[in-house]
Amino acid sequence: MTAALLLAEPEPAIRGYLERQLQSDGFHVLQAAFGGEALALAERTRPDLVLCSELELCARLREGEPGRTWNRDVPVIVLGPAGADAVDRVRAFQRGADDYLHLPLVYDELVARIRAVLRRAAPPPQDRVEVGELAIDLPARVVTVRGNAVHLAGKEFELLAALAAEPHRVFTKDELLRDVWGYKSFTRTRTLDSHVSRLRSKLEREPGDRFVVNVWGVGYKLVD
Amino acid sequence: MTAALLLAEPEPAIRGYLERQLQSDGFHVLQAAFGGEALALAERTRPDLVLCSELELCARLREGEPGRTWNRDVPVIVLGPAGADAVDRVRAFQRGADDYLHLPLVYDELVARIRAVLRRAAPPPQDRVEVGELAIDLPARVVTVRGNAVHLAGKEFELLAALAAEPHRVFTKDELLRDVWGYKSFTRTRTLDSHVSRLRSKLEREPGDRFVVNVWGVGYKLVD
DNA sequence: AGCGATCGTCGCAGAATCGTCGCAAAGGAC
DNA sequence: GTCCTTTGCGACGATTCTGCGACGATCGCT
Repeated sequence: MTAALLLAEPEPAIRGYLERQLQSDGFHVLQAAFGGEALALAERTRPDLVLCSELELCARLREGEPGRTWNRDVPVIVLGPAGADAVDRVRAFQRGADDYLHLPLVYDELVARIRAVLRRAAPPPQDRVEVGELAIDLPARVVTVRGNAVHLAGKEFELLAALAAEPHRVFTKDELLRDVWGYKSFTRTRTLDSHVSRLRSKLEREPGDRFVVNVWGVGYKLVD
Repeated sequence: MTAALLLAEPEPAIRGYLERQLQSDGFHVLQAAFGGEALALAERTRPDLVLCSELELCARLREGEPGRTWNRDVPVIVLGPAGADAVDRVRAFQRGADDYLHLPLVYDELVARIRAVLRRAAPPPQDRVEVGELAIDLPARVVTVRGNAVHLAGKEFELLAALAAEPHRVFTKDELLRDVWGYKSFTRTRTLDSHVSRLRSKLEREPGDRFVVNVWGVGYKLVD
């Protein structure tokens, strides 16, 4: 499960450098040049962590708007300007930053901080997930509905597992395409829909069953 | 297999901090403010490990009372006060502590020690594994199906033993090639498949038997 | 109601993977 | 050296998966 980072940094040189480095360390990296773009991207793609140099953005992520609980809790690491002092640091934490670094960056330290923040934010890994009548055994890759084992193909299982990571939460299509398929660009594709259809036809044998629910214009969620 | 820790620490600030941190690292954490409470909780919940700052508690856990053999062997890590010296350390081990740290804590070190103690206390590796009709005697390298001994070649046995380390869990092909063959690169090879085929033909004499199951695009697992 | 965007489902063809067979090289026992 | 077992791997056919286009249904908005 490679983590997805949103890199909101106005300076192209720094942004480009960090993107290359972080990608080679196995992260998914999305770039945004300014705060507004970053907010929109965060909403669509739901990164696991945001790296930003504007305190403003950090605060706006924390605020949350009516009807949008998303992103409220996304971990944020703030990259302060060179020569930043203790006051900036405190200010960043007051705005809800999870960690603070200032330029010049020691890259290895940045990665260490990213990993630490991700670890802190990650839910403890589960071997088994149950959602209503549905039970998923991750290590064995076995899915049962009302006790009956259901055979799922690879991608179907991964899709279900991704949704089951947080039942009831809506996952955007972009997010699922990233987590399950590793897609980086959001080309319009019907692949996800096809797989949802197949997944449903295998899980929802009885009429009235509906485990995988579509949220119009957004994505899918797992319910009971 | 998340370990359950009992955290017996009178100081609320330290207790709260440790609880949050340890929980985010995937441990089950139970709190107790003082020794008596801790003893009662330990008796009820049988944690996998006790963290405490009172030597007294450590000793009482070790004593055991008539009719209560529990907790006698539970691993204990003692957190000594700031400025503790070698004498405190020795005293702690005399009272039966498995490890000793003193404040100020380096959190990562604490986690490392917890993991080390848990590992040390873990049940010794199994000599014998049974999965359904299949029995594997590791030291003797003997495999029986429904009581009939089956002769397996070296690699076949090692492959079976690797799968039997965690029955039902799916092992990826890369994982098996690494564990059994020591391969480091993921070159595409049919070696593993060949051996699975041979292993099956020896284990699964009766039609309908299926001990080694393929998971498409992932790897193999052992089932009953 | 009308319109554009999105979604559910079907079917297919190419790609990827798997089970098995057979061979040749390597290794051991005698 | 000879015989036998083990082992890695290529080849073949069979199976399974998967991405995507097509078509109609549905949704949200005006």
